[in-house]
Formats: sequence, structure tokens, C-alpha cells
Amino acid sequence: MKRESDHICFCPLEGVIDIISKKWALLIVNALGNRERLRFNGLMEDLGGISPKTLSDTLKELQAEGLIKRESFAEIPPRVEYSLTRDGVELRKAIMPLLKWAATREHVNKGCASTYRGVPAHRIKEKR
Amino acid sequence: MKRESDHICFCPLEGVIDIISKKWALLIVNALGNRERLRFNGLMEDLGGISPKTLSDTLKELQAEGLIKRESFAEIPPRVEYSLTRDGVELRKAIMPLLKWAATREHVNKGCASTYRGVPAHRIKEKR
DNA sequence: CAGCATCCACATAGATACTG
DNA sequence: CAGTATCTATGTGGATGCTG
Repeated sequence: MKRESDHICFCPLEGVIDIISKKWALLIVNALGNRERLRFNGLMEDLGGISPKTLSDTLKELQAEGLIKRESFAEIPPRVEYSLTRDGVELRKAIMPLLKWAATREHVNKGCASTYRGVPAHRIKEKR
Repeated sequence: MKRESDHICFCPLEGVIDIISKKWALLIVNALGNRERLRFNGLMEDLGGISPKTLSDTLKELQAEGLIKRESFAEIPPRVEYSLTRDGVELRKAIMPLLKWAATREHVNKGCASTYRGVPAHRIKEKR
């Protein structure tokens, strides 16, 4: 008994998967969503444990997708700032329900220490 | 200026990514959401081009995650039916906003022929 | 029919070292 | 500071053939 509301075209899913399947992509989008703008090393710290190569690669893809904006300042030392585009902000909103769903599942609280309470959409990183 | 509503713990993101990053996982969840229950080969057709190995692997993972249910009937020829669990249905709902977001992006209509209009949450597969 | 076994190809991501 | 260059490890998925 399906209704119109269920009739969503999943064609775009292919493209979406290309983006979200990248392990760090959503984390980056989120980090930028929290901080408004971040520099390369700022992202490195925020994400905890990402390699510069992976970060660089992912940033380029997100740029190509039009989800983040890169602003480079001709200074010494060089400064580059990343921020979400309007589309990026929309994506971040779109994944919230997914997050909430994930948060209702059992294996959630484990590992998410109270230390991190109040840290907006953080991510713990014990794995180092 | 962040408000409480933005303070979502992204810890679970790690787990979520493990699920959704699997290229076929969301497609399977969706297919089962559309059809209620499907058999192995039914899924093969619906998904268009997935290999039995990959389907088998993914189904097992989704089972392990408690997102789909597997029912085997001792008949000849053997019959096995897959369907979404409650959690699976919730996941499907949770990704809808993501889908809608994807659907608003430019490169959407391209490839999504009118032939498929009315096919609930389908996916085209030219690539064969 | 519903898979499993095997082998293979490719994409992603980490470590490390180095550069404009 | 903000990356790039390599090299490697792992995972994810496809092809093919076989089985209960």
C-alpha cells in the first residue's frame, strides 16, 4: 500500500553515495558546519587522525561537488580557509535525520563519554 | 551562534558510515522498502547488475545490523525472503531528506527518464 | 533457487617524507 | 601553513564456476 509520498526517485542515490561513502566527507561537512570556517590544520585537529593527503583529497572532491568553499589568502605564512557553501549547509541539514536515527540505536552511548557533552556534533577518536 | 538543536553527537556517524558507505546497502534497504518482501533473485533484478557475492555479503551485513530480516522456507526449490525490520524502515525514512536534497541538485533529471516515472524510488541502470 | 568459493580489479585511506 | 608525492594496506565489488 504505497502512497505518493513514498515515490521518491532514487536515481540521485548513486551520486549521493559517492559523496557520503567517503569516510571523512560527512565529518568535514559537519566540522565546517560547527565552526563556520576552518583552516587546513584546524580541520586536521578537529577530525582527529586524518592524514593530510586524505584531507586534501576529500576537500578537493567536496569543492568539486560545490559543497565547500575554499578561500586562499596571499600571506606569509599562507592562510586558507574552508567553509560550507549553501549546498553544503543543506547537505548537513539533510543528514540530521540520519544522525538522529543512528543515535537511537543501541550501540550509541557506548564510547560517547560525557566529556563530550556540549561539543556540537563532535566525534571521539580513541583509535589513534 | 549555535543553538542546542545543532548539538548533535556525531559519534554514531562512524557506524552509520559503515552502513551507508556500502554502495548497495541503501539500494537494498530501499528496494525492500518498496516491495515489502523480496527473494534473492528478485533483489538481483531490482538492483540491476549486482553480483551474487556482493548481494550476499551486503545482505549478511544488513542482517547483522538488524536492518533486514531473512526468512528461509524449507521447500524445493528453496525459497528465502527478505524484508525490512522496524529499524530498517526507520533507516529508510531517515535517508529520505538526504534523497530530497540530492534530488534538488542540478545533475538530477539527467538520466532519470520519464519511463521511470511512477516507479517508486527506482534506480536506473544503463551501465550494464 | 539461493547461495558460497575463488580470484581479481579498483578505490579509499593511512604513514611518511618533502615542498612552495 | 598548506599542502604534494609515494608507497602500501585494506576494503569493496565484479566475474566466474560450483553446490545443497
